[in-house]
Amino acid sequence: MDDTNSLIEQRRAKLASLRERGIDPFRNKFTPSESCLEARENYSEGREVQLAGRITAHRDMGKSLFVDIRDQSGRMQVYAQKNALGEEPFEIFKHLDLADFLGVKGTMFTTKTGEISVKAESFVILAKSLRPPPAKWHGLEDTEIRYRQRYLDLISNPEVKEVFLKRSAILREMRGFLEHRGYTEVETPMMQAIPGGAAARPFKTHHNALGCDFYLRIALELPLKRLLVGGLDRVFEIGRNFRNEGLSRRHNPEFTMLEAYQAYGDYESMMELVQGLVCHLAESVLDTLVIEHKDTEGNVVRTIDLNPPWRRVTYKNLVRETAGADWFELTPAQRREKASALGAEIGEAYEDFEVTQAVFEKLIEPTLINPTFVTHAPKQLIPLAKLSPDDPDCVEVFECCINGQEIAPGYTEQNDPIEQRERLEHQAGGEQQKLDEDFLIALEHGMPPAGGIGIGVDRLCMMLLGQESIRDVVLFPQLRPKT
RNA sequence: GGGUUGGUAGCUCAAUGGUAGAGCAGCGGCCUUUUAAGCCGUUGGUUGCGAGUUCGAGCCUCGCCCAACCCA
Repeated sequence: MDDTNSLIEQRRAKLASLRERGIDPFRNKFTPSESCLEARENYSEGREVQLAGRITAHRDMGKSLFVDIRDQSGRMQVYAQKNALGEEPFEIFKHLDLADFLGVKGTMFTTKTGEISVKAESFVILAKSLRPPPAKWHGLEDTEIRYRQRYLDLISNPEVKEVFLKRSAILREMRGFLEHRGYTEVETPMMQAIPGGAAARPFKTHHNALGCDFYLRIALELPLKRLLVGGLDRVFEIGRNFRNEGLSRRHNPEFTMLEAYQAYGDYESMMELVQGLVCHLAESVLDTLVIEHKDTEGNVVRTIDLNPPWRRVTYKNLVRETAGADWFELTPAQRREKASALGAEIGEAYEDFEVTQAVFEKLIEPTLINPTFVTHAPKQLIPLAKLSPDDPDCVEVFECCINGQEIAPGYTEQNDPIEQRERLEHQAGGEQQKLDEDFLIALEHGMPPAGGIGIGVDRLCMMLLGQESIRDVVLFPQLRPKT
């Protein structure tokens, strides 16, 4: 990237030439009277405007020329005439490059072909671009450049910009929805002495002044529950989690979670919350409850119908649908054999519940395209939830699956400190995982019964925005640093 | 970690083991309502990096780097 080529040399020469004429093409300030879109919407012949934007096209007619400038709102055509600007300014205008930032003052008019345009009376070069832009109309295809230099992607591919503007809208509506329901947004530490709330490998860092190691958080859960103890009855946090694991189409080492906790709620109230939230997001941002995913040719490959009410089915019943009504009556050895026969890969060391979970993850979850609340998971899977009164093997939880992925787990949260300690100690097992004693002490002070949810915001955005890779909903996805 | 595919001009892509090309962009010229403007001319390459085979390698072989996809 520190390379050079003739195109860059030419632009540097133009910069030098401007400086020789006493022009500084990097201005401190220029105040547009309005955006390009506002100018277009408030068009009247002869109205004077002052606009700014990046030059995205250049059509030279000899003694006059057109350029397109673009700001975030849209595009505006600028018309420059030699006898309107004067000989030397016109010569300078003529040598502007694609991607330069231009400020222009002029009057609005409509061309013969009916396009609203600005006839330039004067102009200012706001920022000279010293490198050529990637493409005029092809767009930028190279995934490596798109991800490493996202700004070029955003300039070249309007649909990419649209995705990220919608992601921003999703986050905004998410906050609005929760605040409207009485939830308070909080911020809790990303650096934790003991990373808890999930089973994942953490990133480690070191604090010099304190002389100790910290871990980047792998979940938001435990600090938020402390706030329930502290009397904040409805809290949520939207923040980054960090997991030191593999990268894939669905995994980025840092990813965004929403977690929300409601005192006096349970897993059922949280199902209502998830359903209401996701429907609100789809309606307010996309204006529809039916999401279509398309391939690169534009063919619809998948349709997700978010219309409520969403299906609710217990984990066991769902497993029986795929693995046989007698699945839970088989012996563990029979289950292992049948799971392999069905096509799930079963590790040597898998415990019995993991065999069933492998069937769920490999054979069932990918088929759950329309929203499905899978309730009552086996208790071994989830140590932070309350046991179900109906089935002591299960916990009062749901996993909301949409688009073949887990999007949102929700629990009736465990608030019995004795029970919680046993479950965590059992989970820690031989791994010598440290218990978060302060969390357990907090529970001993008393936590109200509560429901909680977590939503993987990136995966939610993938589902809502029709993107097949997490890298296409994260502005700066993690790549190996280029040497 | 394993497999597959790919990396050629600023961008998008070509090129039987035999002189590295096109379109666009760029540069120069003509053109005062164009819009993928048009017309004429023209510059631009360490073919990801490094070895090897060969009279000759973008192409074949080996190693490495980066990316995408699939698998673990």
